[in-house]
Amino acid sequence: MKALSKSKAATIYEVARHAGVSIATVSRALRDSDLVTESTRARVRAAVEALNYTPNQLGRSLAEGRHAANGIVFPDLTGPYYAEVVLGYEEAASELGRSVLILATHGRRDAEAAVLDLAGRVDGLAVMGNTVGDDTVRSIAATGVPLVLLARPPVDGVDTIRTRNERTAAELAAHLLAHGHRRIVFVGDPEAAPDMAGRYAGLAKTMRAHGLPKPDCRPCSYDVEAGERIGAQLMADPPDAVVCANDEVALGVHLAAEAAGRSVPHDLAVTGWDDVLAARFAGLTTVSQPMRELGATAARWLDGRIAERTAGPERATPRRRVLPTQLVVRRSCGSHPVEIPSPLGGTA
Amino acid sequence: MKALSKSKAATIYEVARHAGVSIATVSRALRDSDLVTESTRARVRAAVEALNYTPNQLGRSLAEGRHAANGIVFPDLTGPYYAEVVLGYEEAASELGRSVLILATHGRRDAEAAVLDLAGRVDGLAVMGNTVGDDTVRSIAATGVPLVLLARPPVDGVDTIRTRNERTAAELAAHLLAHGHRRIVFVGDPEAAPDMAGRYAGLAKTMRAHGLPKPDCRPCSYDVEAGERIGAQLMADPPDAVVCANDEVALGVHLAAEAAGRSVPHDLAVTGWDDVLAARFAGLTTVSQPMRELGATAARWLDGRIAERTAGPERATPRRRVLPTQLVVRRSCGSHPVEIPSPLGGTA
DNA sequence: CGTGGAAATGAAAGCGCTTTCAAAGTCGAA
DNA sequence: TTCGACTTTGAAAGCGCTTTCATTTCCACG
Repeated sequence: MKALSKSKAATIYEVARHAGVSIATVSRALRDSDLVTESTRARVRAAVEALNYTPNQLGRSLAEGRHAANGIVFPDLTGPYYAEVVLGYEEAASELGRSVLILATHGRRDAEAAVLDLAGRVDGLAVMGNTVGDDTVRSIAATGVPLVLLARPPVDGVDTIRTRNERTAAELAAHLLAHGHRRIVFVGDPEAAPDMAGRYAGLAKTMRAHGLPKPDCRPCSYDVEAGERIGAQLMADPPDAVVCANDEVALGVHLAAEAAGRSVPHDLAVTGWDDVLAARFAGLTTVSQPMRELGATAARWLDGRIAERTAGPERATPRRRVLPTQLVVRRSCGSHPVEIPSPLGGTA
Repeated sequence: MKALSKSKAATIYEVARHAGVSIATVSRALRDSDLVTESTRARVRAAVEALNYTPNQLGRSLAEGRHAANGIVFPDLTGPYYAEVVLGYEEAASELGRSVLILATHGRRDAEAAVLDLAGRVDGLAVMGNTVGDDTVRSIAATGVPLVLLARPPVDGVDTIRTRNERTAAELAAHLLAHGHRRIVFVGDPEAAPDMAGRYAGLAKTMRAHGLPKPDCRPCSYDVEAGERIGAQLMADPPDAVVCANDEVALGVHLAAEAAGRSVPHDLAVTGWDDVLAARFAGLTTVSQPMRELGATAARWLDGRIAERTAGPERATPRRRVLPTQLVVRRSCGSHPVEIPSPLGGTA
């Protein structure tokens, strides 16, 4: 191996010199342009090999006027929800020849600034949940960077993809009422996120339709520990059913109930949302969401928007989509004709 | 490459013109240099606001000679294992002022090329598990891009972080033997990954120490379905214990056992690895790993290497670290003095 | 008023690459 | 042997930004 002047990476100039050609030729040889002779290409390849050259993508991107990268912003990655979305996004973006930059805002005080910075590094950006405010979203949209909002309240002129919450929550509520449950408590914060608001709304609506009062509401963060805490409080005067904003919380409530000597579903019903793996093993009735598809759809929409943008300046009308969700009935909501063996299994 | 001044993002030139200053001044004003008057800075800020300017990070990075971004390569993101590592990595990198590029190689035939490309987009790269071969690793290392390998066999001269496998597997094996289990089967592929090899080795070693034959080994992919399949086969002639390469597989075997009318742990013991949330609810004995810390450590090491590299060309000796893991005993490995209530709970 | 020196600003040179445009080869036909 | 018509290659102009270095401006002081 040749003596490298420094531990610095080789540039196209060194490859050119080594191969005895110009940088233009190197560039063409590496990009499979048919404008170079086979023999030249071979010489360039040899030089690349010898110098262990890897093109600096910054230079390339700057020259091409595109980052060849997309970004995705999410609050967290604990629990399968966001991870699956990110995975779907990465998979689709990657197929479209784009790298993926991630940004978790969880607990960051400078989230808005970080997102703005990210916007300057990508050709398109997906923003999930309650990570940044509408102002930031609008200001990014104004810079011309294509944007897709996921599971987040829509903003004027910006594409949005969400999952169905209200209708499936209503379905869930109807199921619980059919089990004879009347005193139902919602654990989660309708104010915190539009998804949560929709879930609560669906529940409340169905109860009202049955002449029942608006269900109690216990705001709570979305992990097992928070569920256990709220659950313990509820056990002082257990309701018929506890509808939780997500599975982690529901599993926490489940634990708290058992700890208090109450049996699920005999003494009270508990339901979640997301259908995490653990829900299956805890026999938890929940709602499954097409998370992977959510991410993949975002990546594809962005790709389309980016193409449109380079084609012309006309601003198309914003797209909206609501992906279907599905109720997954297991033991935790009450006894069913065919009981599912403990502690495993479930029905899809 | 048509220059439509319309939907194109604003550049530093337009801001400069709008503010009536040079681009150098704009740059300084935005970077909080103390070389600009307050009044000038205000004028620049106003122009930025008016034009909704966001600096193009490509230009900036190219000029600064750094990407201000790190990459991480992993096979997949299903299950909490990789997700947690990525999260820890992102968190630490983000604190150090670096963005994070992700690349999932799962199922990609052009993984090596994609990783090489990624290497040209970052200042440092973490590579997890069996994503790319040693050749690719060496060739990236040769370009001078700092590299850290995670849960992967070491390569000459490259930093590596792993989690303890063999010793904890031996501990687990001893525990199973203490329960009286003698016929033990390992579900997983020691050939597939060094982590798996370590787990099998620890198990085999302990069994040998007790005068028992080398355990049977059932190669298998690492999801619930694969576990169910292998589990169903095993139920024809159930062993005393099934040691699984990870929790998903163990949960699958668990399901298969129940489906075949066998009870865990009464008829057979089952153990996993990773301590996923579902393991807690299935009462699965498993091993917990510091995944978050694995990722965070990688990010910090890379930051250090990047700093060293810009400081001087001297090549430091590669670092190695093995992070501790912990046996988590629950019901699934056999009856314990204090039985844990079903179907929840566990001991940490 | 004039001056030296500090403070603020501008001009311009890159950073590593792609791509246009022009120049230099190459080859077959006249 | 000479001439076009191609085919290959090279020179150079950016892409958007940072930063050095030179220049201008502004004051305090003589």
